[in-house]
Formats: sequence, structure tokens, C-alpha cells
Amino acid sequence: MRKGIYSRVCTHPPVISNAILSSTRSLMAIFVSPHFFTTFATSATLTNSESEQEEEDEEGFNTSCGVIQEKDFLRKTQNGKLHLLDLIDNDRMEPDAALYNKLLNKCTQMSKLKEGRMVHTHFLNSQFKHYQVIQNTVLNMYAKCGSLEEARRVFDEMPTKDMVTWTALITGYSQNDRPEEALVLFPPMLRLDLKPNHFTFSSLLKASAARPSDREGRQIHGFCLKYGYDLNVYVGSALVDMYARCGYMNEAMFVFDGMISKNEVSWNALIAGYARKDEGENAVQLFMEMQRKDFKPTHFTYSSVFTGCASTGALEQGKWVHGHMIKSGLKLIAFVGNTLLDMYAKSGSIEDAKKVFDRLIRRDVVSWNSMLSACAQHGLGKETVERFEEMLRIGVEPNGIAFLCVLTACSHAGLLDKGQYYFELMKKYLVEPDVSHYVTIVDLLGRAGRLDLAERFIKEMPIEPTAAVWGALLGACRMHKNMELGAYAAERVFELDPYDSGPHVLLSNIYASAGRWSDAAKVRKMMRESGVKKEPACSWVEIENVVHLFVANDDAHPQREDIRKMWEEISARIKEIGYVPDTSHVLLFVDQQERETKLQYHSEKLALAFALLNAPPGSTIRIKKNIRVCGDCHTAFKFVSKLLDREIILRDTNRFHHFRGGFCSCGDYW
DNA sequence: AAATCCTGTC
Repeated sequence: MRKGIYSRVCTHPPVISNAILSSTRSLMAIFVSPHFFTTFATSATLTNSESEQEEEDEEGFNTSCGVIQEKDFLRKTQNGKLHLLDLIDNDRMEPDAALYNKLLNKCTQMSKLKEGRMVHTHFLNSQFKHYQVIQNTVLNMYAKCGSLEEARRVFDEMPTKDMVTWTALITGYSQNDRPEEALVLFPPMLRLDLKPNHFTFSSLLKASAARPSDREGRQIHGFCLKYGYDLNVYVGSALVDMYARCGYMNEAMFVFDGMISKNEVSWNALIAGYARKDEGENAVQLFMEMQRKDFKPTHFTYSSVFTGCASTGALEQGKWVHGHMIKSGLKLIAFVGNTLLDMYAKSGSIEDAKKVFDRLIRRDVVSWNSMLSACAQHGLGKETVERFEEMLRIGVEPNGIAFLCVLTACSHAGLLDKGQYYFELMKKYLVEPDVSHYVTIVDLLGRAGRLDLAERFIKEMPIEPTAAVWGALLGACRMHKNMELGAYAAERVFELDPYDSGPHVLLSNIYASAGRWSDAAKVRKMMRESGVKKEPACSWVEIENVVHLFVANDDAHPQREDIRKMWEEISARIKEIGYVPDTSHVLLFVDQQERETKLQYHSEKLALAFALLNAPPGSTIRIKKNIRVCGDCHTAFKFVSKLLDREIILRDTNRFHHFRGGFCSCGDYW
């Protein structure tokens, strides 16, 4: 869908970021219930998830419940201390069946497991203990409060189970990230001749969406059709989501288009699907379309659209969506705030990302991680470390991702000792390193030139090294021109992941820079024979709300002649101030002259020439690339930033490069 | 008198 990005005009106005950020509304109201349920809820500190629920229904009981009247509750509880169950016992009031249901549902809604257990116990001692409906409600309460084991026990002990019983348990597993256990319940339920309905199917689809394969999902889809629930809006949305998560956007779109009634959730599922696939432009288009059709974007929508904008790095678009959210009056709750922060960071505006972070009233671990990641990506190694230290100081528990961010920052900034220190610190915080942490340490040691230590580290690591681990060593070998160890590392990568083009390219680069062209050729032959393909490189640049996309040697662009002339001129002028084309990255058996020509039209150079022609004079140029920037382009960009006194920000797959005055923020590590 | 779908950091 990259083609969709190509020179598409975005039909929205640009918005100035400072204006947006200064008016960013702050966060959610703290959830305070004026009713007796504050007492009922005990003195529990409210967790994030509860207090950030927007527009929480705080009603308590406003209707009379059988023999106990509302006024009885209010009178007894306004003096503060009396517990609900004490109230029932002490006053010897008998709740009726409906009251048990209401109490249980209130516990479910407020996620109060302990109180739920007490109501359950009380219910078991009542005359209604055989009521199936209430047993189902009990089951549901345990499942929703996350205690699947208790839910299961209720289920197992129920003498008769109806379809709701089964569905409630399926939903419980499905909502608590246990998709396999949800799915295995379906066949026995069918064998008992219980007819699934739209409740059952939406939960089953959610469970199958969490599975890596689309196999179960497609089967459930078949059952939906058979039982005639495919047109239900919940089932439809779940189907859209299931296909979208499995990566089948065409099928997701097909189901979506076939839905007779849609709601916001249906749109959100589709938009989230495109955002996950890095098709930000499609996400934004759908965001606009849903509003044309009178659907109101929710937090889910904004969250996904920001993620989409982050993927394309479309800063102006992202700002526009941000402005839209402010106007709509939705609050900046943590979930959305974190995606917003991430969007600004990934679009190249670390300043705006910091502003969002500063304006968040409550920061959860993901907010911190997003900020750490932003700093690390922008080459602010020292600041990443400082922020990480601050995070520890104020008592935010770092998780694996937090450590990964700080380790990456240390690696890129060449902070060898600090990196090793933080790796050790993981033990203290009881964070188990996964393979990505090991990769980063290999990278850290390797970049610092300690190839010997890196190799030993791999040999001694407690888990089996993956292709990525050896790949990190290979990258370091290329950087430090160690052919022998590089070839060894490459062999290991080929064994473990024969289809990745990266190591082949790296290895041939190592050979090429040593002038061993026949070895380089062998690697290329290997690539051809094993069917390994290098991902086509492309770069894009956003100018006045239009995203322009370039591929290497692009000769289809309307301005191709001007672009070519521009780069030739620039190229000549930077050569005068010291630029020497580095042709070792070009793996072609051609003479020097021709290799230089090939290099000239790498997509990022085309994008830069185009931006110099079309962007407002003196403005910062922001270019994105879908693979890592090549060494020659990196050098050329440094010279251009000096020659024209122009700031250039290049985003590649790993990080940002801020070019200014002849230097790059990455310090030539990348 | 019960049960359902969509969001974040690597």
C-alpha cells in the first residue's frame, strides 16, 4: 500500500503544534463515587484502569431492590464505616435474587474481587443458591475480575449449564488472554447441543484473533454464517478485527463492507488494522471517512490513528489529528497520550514528544518507556540514561522494554560501562532478559570494538542465540572490518534464518570493502539461489501535506529532470568541501564511474533533492526511509547540512539522524 | 434476573 502514499494530497489543513500543545486538555477526573459504594468498595486505592475510565457510571443503586430499599442503604452508609454485608446480616434483611445480581454486577463493573467473593458466599447461604441465572452472574464476576480459576470452579460445580454459562466462561478466557482455553470449549458446547449465539461468537472470534494463525478464525467465521450471526454488529466487528489482526486487510475490508449495521467499534477495528500494518495513510483516510458518515471517533480511534501517523512519520497529519481530538473534547487519557507522544517522536519532533510527556498528569510505565524510546531513537543517549535514572528514583518499576530502551541508548552512545551496569541491574529488578536484551549487549560490545567480548558473551549466554544475536555481531564486524569473525557470524545467521536478506547484504559489504569481489559475488549468488530478496528501498518526504515517495533510480517522477540536476549540482559542490563518494556499498561489477552514478540516485538522495527544490527555504527537511540509510548517503547528508546550513532529519528503520552543520546526532553509529 | 466487538512503549 506504499503506492497509496505516493503524492497523495491530504485534504486537511496544517495545524501549528504549539497552539495545540498549549491547549491540550489535561486528563481525566479522578473517580470518586458519592454513594455508599465508596464504602462498599473498601478503602482500596483506585488503580489507573479504574480512575481513567471516562464518564464512569457512578450510580450505585438508585432503584429499590426487593425487600431492601434504597433509603436503607443510604441511611446506613452515610456515616461511613458500615459494610454492605454487615448491613445485610446485622439488620437481618433478606436480599432478593435481583439484589444479588445487582451486587455481583457492581463488583464486576468495579473489578472488586474480594467483595464479589463475599457476595458469592452470602448467596450460597441463601435460599436462591440454586438459581442458575445468579450462578452465571457469579461465574461472570470471577471471570471479569480475572480469577479464571474460581470461575472455572463455579462452572465445574454447576449441575446444569446453559449456553450463557458456557459463553461466560469462553468470554472470560478470551478477555484474559487465554485464547486456547476459550477455543477448546467450543466443540464440547456444540456436542451438548447448546446453540451458540452472537455473544458466543464475538468472544470466540476475539480468542481466535489472538492466535497467530487464521485457521480457527476462519472456521468460526463459517459457524457464524451457519448459525446466521454474521450480520450482527458485534460479530461483524469481531470478524473485521480477527482478519485485520491476522494481516488479511482485504478480507477485513470485505466483511466490513458487507456489514449492514456498523458502529464505532467496527470502524476502530478496521483503522487499527491498517495502523498495525504501517498503512498510516489508509488509517487517516478511514478516520475522515467515518466522520463523514457521522460516526464519532473514540479514544480507540485516535490511538490507532496516531499509531498510523507514527508509522508513516507524517508530522503535519498527526498534528492535524491531534487538533481534531482537542476540538472533539476527548480527554488525553494515558493510552492516547502515549500514542500521541510516540507519534511526535517517530515523526521527528522530539520537542513535541517531550511537551506531551510533560503535560501528562499521570505517567504509567508505558509513558516512560515511550519517552525513553523517543530519546534513544533521536540519539539522545545521555538524556535517555538520565530519564531512566529519574524513573527509578521516583519509583516507577522498569519492565523489560524500559531496560531495552536504556541499553539501546547506551549502545548507540558508546556508553559501554553504563550499558553493562544496567544489564546487571535487571537482576535486581527481577526482570528476566529476553533475547532482545542479549542482542543489544552484543551490539553494545561490538560497536565499542570489543568483538572478542561480544563473541564470548554469545557463547556464554544462557539461552540459545538467535539469528538476531549473530546478526548484531555481524554488524559489528562490518563496522570494524573484521572479515574472519564476520564470515563466521554470517554462517550462523544463514543457518538460523536463511530467508533474511540483511546478513547476506552485510556479508557482501564486508567482502566488498575488503575488495574481495569474488566472495561478494558468491554471497549474491547464494541470495539469488535461495530466493532471498532485498526489500526494495524507498524514502518519502512530506511537504505541505503531500507525502512524496521515491524509490532508487526513480525515473517516473514528474520532476525527475529537476531532481537529477539538483543532485548533480549539490554533489559537485559537496565534493569541493571534502565529500568522497563511498562506493563500497554498491555491489555491482561496474567501473567506478558507473558505481558513483548508481549511488547518486539512492532514494534518500532523490527525496533530499526534491525537498530542496520544493520545501520552504530554510525549513527543516524530514525524510523517512524504509531500511537503514547507507553509509554514502549518510556522509553526503552531513556535507549537505554544512553546505546549505540546513537541518535535515532522516528517519530510518532504527533511529533518527539529525544532520546539522556537518554532523549527525548519531555520532556515526547506526 | 445473566453473557459480546476496537487502543500504547520493544
